[in-house]
Amino acid sequence: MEHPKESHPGADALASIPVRVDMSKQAIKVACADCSLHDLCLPIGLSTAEMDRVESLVSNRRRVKRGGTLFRSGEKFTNLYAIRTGFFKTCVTSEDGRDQVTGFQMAGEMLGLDGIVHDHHTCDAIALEDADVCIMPFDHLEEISREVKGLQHHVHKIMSREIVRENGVMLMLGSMRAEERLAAFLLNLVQRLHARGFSSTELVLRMTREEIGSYLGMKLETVSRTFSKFVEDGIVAVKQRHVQILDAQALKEIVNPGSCALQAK
Amino acid sequence: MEHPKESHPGADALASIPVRVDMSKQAIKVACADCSLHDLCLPIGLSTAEMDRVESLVSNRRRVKRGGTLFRSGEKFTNLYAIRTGFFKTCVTSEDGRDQVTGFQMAGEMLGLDGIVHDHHTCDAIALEDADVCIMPFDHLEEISREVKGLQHHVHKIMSREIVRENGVMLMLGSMRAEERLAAFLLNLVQRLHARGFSSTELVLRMTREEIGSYLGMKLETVSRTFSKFVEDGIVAVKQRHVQILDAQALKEIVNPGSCALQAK
DNA sequence: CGGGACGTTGACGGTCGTCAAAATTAGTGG
DNA sequence: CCACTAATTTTGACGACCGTCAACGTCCCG
Repeated sequence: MEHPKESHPGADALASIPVRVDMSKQAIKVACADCSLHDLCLPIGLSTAEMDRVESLVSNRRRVKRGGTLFRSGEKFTNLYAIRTGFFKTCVTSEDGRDQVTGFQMAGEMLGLDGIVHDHHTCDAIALEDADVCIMPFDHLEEISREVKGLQHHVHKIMSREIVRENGVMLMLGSMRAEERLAAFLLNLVQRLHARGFSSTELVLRMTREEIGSYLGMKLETVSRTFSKFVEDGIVAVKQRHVQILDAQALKEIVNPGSCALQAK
Repeated sequence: MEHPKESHPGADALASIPVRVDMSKQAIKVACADCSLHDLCLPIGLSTAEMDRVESLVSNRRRVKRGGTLFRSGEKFTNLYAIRTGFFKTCVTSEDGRDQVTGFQMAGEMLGLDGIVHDHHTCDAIALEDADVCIMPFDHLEEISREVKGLQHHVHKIMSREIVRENGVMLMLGSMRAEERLAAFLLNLVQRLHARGFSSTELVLRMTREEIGSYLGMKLETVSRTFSKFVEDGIVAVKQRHVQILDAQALKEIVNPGSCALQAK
């Protein structure tokens, strides 16, 4: 009730999603100022001069096909990436081969922050659908951050947001049961999609049951069973990866038992 | 084998842990240059001029008694804190009152990064033993980061390190069983303590079984039982909160079954 | 010395993982 | 465009792991 507005629904990112396309080559010069994800992505209130500096940062883009990797654990870190279009997952792998999906990222969100500490990436970023990202050389980003105060703070916020998001995931993994996790997952996804202009009641899952399960710390069979239970209860309709939320309030009640009595009717 | 040296054993932090003590008042002027945690905490290779700028950052300190809070969720964010001495836990609380310990922090580590995104803290930081922290006003830190390149990068690394640490915790919560989690927890703790000059085979737990359980996503009874099992197996000796590791190799085998065959004899 | 917090241990049950088989869909090459 | 194979999803049966409830033991501090 007193805390910052959106609890921990992993909000958005920097991302400079340019829209002006130069057909001449693969590496495309683009303009952040015209980008449709401008609001999600850039600090507000920059002067034109500052804006020019920031644009010099996003010099080109890269396409990643579905199933392709943007970067892999162990690779040298040089760039951050802002997602223009498409959908990614990030996974870490333990020494003995255990795999864990650590997040799903969509347009306007940032990838690569893990690589800064050791100059090498510590996770894989894999496209779950054809994607297009803005490449931001990190040394260049640091340089411009030193000049443009607004950008510096923006970068700090993005990293802090990721830390807070992961805190939320830890809470989920550490203290919720299967139904609660899946309900929280669906609400979070649909909320982020809604912020990007999509429906707040329908969504298409870009990932498999197994990937959902890995993220939520449960097996794919349990994910499937939990979906079936939600369908039985009339909370959602599921056809393949297409999910329709029929009773969002019920989902919220599942996540936060007893805490949504007299609000948001 | 190919990845960065230390997998994800949550390494250390910025922290300017000054050592020269001025007895005249509670808010104490201190010198990072003389601090014993200097190496853990500051970027290396700063000029004397830069060092002076950085020192202006850590203008004073604060003591927190055992059980006291450094900050609470919902409070306004203004400072980062570097731990000089003492031991903290951070916890997040969900709307319906669920509680999750998100980390344990010791000397040389940083607290408060969660507050940057929304200008308000999103977790509680509670001292598990009497503690002493350096206060670093964040706006001041940003200002000096713009001047001192080495400090800027250092701050970015600290935030990235926290992201990578949390990735490791997610892997643990999402894919490990009780024994594996506790083994990983003990190895991580002892490794961080060792980096601070303590024994690599003995440690004193600063937290209760319940707090360990919250962090590891299990109940306090399970923590206790798992300790007992390790004792039966001769892997550790436990007397109260004093833990002695008798067979570190066995602990590693528990965490990473099958992956430590021919190394580190 | 006594009360309260913390820790240990036991018995039991529920949640979810495991194994297996079948159904449905997606992807590939002819 | 269709056939065929691989991948994904669903559902069932069973059991292990761990949570729950409860009682008892231990330590610390006033």
